[in-house]
Amino acid sequence: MKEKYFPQEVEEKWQKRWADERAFEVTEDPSRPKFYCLEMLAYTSGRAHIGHVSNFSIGDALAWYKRMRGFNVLHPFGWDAFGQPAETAAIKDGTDPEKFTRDAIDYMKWQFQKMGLSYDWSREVASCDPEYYKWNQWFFIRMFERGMLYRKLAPVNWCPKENISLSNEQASGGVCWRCDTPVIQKELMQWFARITDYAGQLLDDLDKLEGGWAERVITMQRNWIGRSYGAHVTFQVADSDESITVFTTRIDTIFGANAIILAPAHPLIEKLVEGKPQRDEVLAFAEKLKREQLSGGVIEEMEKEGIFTGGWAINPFNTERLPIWIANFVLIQYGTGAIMAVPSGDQRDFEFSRKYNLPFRQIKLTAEGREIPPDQLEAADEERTTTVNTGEWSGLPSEEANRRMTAYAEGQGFGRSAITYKLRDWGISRQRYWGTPVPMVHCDGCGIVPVPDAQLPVVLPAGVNLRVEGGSPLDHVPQFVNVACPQCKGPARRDTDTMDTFVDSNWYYFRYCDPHNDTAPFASEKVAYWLPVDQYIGGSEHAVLHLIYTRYWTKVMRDLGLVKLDEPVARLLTQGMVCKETYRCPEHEWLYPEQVTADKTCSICGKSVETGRVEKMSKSKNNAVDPIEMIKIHGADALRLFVLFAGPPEKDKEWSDTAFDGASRYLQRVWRIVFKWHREIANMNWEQTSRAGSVETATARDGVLAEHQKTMRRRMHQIIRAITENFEERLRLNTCISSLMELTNELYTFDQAVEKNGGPSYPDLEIARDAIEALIKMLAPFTPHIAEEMWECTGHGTSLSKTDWPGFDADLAREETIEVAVQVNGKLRSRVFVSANASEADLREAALGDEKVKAAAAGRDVAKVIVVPRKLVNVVVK
RNA sequence: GGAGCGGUAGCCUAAUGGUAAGGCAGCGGUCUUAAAAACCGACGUACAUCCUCGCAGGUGUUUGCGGGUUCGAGUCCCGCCCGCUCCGCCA
Repeated sequence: MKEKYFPQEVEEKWQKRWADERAFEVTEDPSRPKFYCLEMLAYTSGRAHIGHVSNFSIGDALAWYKRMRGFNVLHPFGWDAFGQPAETAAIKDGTDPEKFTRDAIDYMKWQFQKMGLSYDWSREVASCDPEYYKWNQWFFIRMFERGMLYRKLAPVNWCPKENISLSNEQASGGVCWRCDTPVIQKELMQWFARITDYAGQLLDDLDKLEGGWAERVITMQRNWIGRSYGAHVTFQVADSDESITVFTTRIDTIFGANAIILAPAHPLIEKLVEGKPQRDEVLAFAEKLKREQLSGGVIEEMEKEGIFTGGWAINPFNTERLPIWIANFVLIQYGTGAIMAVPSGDQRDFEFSRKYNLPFRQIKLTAEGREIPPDQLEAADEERTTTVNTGEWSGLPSEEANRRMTAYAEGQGFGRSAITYKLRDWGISRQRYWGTPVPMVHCDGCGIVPVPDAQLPVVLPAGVNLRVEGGSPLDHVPQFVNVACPQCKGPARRDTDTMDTFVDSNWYYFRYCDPHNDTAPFASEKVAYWLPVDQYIGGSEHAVLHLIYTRYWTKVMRDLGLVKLDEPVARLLTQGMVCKETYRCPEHEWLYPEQVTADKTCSICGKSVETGRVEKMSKSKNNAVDPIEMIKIHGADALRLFVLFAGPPEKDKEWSDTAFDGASRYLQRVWRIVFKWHREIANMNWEQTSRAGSVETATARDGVLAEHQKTMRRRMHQIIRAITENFEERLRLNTCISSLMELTNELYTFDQAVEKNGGPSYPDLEIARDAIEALIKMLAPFTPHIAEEMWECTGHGTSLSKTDWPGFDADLAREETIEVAVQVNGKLRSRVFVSANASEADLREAALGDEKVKAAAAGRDVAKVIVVPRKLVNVVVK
């Protein structure tokens, strides 16, 4: 063992050995409990960033721990390899996307391997491999056969920069989720997955995830799926056979309706205005609103606009005539594309009615039970209170009125209760090159025909020119497009769309269970062994995208008979981001730290620099930290230790150079104390001495241990217990590391005592051995390289990965004498030392006899004494 | 507008209703020709107050602010203030 720790050479040694020994490869083993530890697959952007380090360090710590606890741990890794960067590079510099991606995988894999992660690399999967995406196509065809997929001409979100379509979810906020370009709308024929058929299940099954998933993520998904209970109500159009059905969650407010409002794209508009004098004006206005909606301006700031169609509808509850309007704030995609306007009960209707002077009527009381005259209303009151002026349903609580009025509408045949969801069907086709080809053929005679299974995969052609205008690059590849129809053998065209990359990430962790299967996506029995994922770890940005799609896909696979699961992920951890301070110069934008002078001015122009903002690391803001550069400085172990120690896994962390140095110094400190003892420990006779955690050690039987020996042993058991409980319960890895530091400090204190006594006695040796063993073992999940090296240097022949987690003994962890706080009237006045098994009466006596307590009580009567065993005594005086 | 998370000493982070813990930085010492590293030690803050001015020491208050429940509150309840994240013309 060297006197000083050199991380680079030790890390290289163990990374090579783990690889040579295939130390982390696993197979199904029904005799052992399994644990599936999964981190989200890496997107092949080209470079690892510190977020990867954080993500993988959490997962690796857990995988190590579970392995040492005897679990058969599946810890695989793979690549989300289809995507935009490859295609962007191709369009910009003519790089081959395939080569770009393979290079990115090679480079990133090298980076990740430098981190010494305990992956089973034999199960590595890349979504751009035909052997993988073949099964995307297979799933696609199975779903098509069962009517789970369909095509429709739909206004799709279109990113004008990347020339790709985006799902509604990906276009949230009106900008492309990856490049932030404002999204425009465009009509295209698209493939859709009927995820809405599963909306109810996706929502209801969230209940099963309570406890294992963060409440925040569950809430986000609930809101995203957005179920609302309401009713469809049909209004007859006056002097016509036509009718308009609206969706409302507030049928109890129908007596307050002052208009029916249609979405600009509503199909009935043309018939309504036919033959009326305002026909042309209305149609032109509707067109304008429709265009504005499609172009997707900033909706929140949009002024409400509408026009009267000249048509009237009959309120079925009171036969009142309501004008039919068209307005820009009603969306064709949601509900029925038509609403009833209730200005006193809905703020949007309120603003609209004020603008166009539509009449108001009060239909419910305020929360305080008052009735405000409509002309005095300053805003809509959306509370559910008590109805008023609503015919025979007046004076009822809103909820009850809702139920009764829905029942009445059903009875009369003009309404029925209805559930709508905010969730919409998932557009899964893209007009792009670098993705899984849609395995469909368009034949003039036979229609849309799936490619026969035997012909899968439909391989993405190589050498395609991506700098084409409009449509998909594949449209311009005749040898790909022109194909014989599988049914009639006549000339036909392949579908040239590719699949959304979220299809790839839906089921990759099922594939890990059986990655080389070439007859099925996976063997069901292997999946039955490994799934569900016991712990999934990834960024919170996927809380509603990937994590809804993959839950959906699991249910689809279940309904296809492939798996027996409802939910694929038992526990989910959404990790925080790693942030760092940014420096912004008014002239030169984002500066690197070395461009900022000591007095916080720009070294280029001398202007004052805005500092102090801690933001998510990003290349564009020049505040990113390159993991490889950090590994060169202090090694992978120190880097991993830093990101885990910086805060709880789910919280954002701030990068700090000094704390990174601190992590390295801590490891050096551990190394020094182990170095000091390693020869003695290695020379001990391992056959005759027992191991840490065993009650029956020689020292345990020895009742005459010195104080420093007892303390060391006790602290060791306490700390093992604390760390073990932390792993089992909450995964607060930062506090585990804190505990390891305490154990290290305790070893130094112990060592000093030993020095003072003139060197180690036999019990000293055994106690030091146990404590050092426990420390090394418990370091393994956090800093595996240095732990393995120290383990070897202390005389062990086998890898730590084959070694058990240290046990603890509750009896040995117990303090012999404990400090008990003594309060007088709740204020801390004194502390007394008593035996750990002192009775309540003993504690009471000790407290009342304490001089400081007597002084504080100052002769007043003792009214009550509260004794909390082992903790404190509170003397209540009057 | 809706939902969620958070505010603990210079900084970061712990604390089943029961002694506010640990780390970092900074400070003093040992070692050294010196520095670094290492090791050892003390260490939250401000105000008020006692004591002989100060120093040191003692005491009280102090977990964003204000109330409440309790023998006892960082923790539970109510009301504010501040920060962050996600969502939203969703009828």
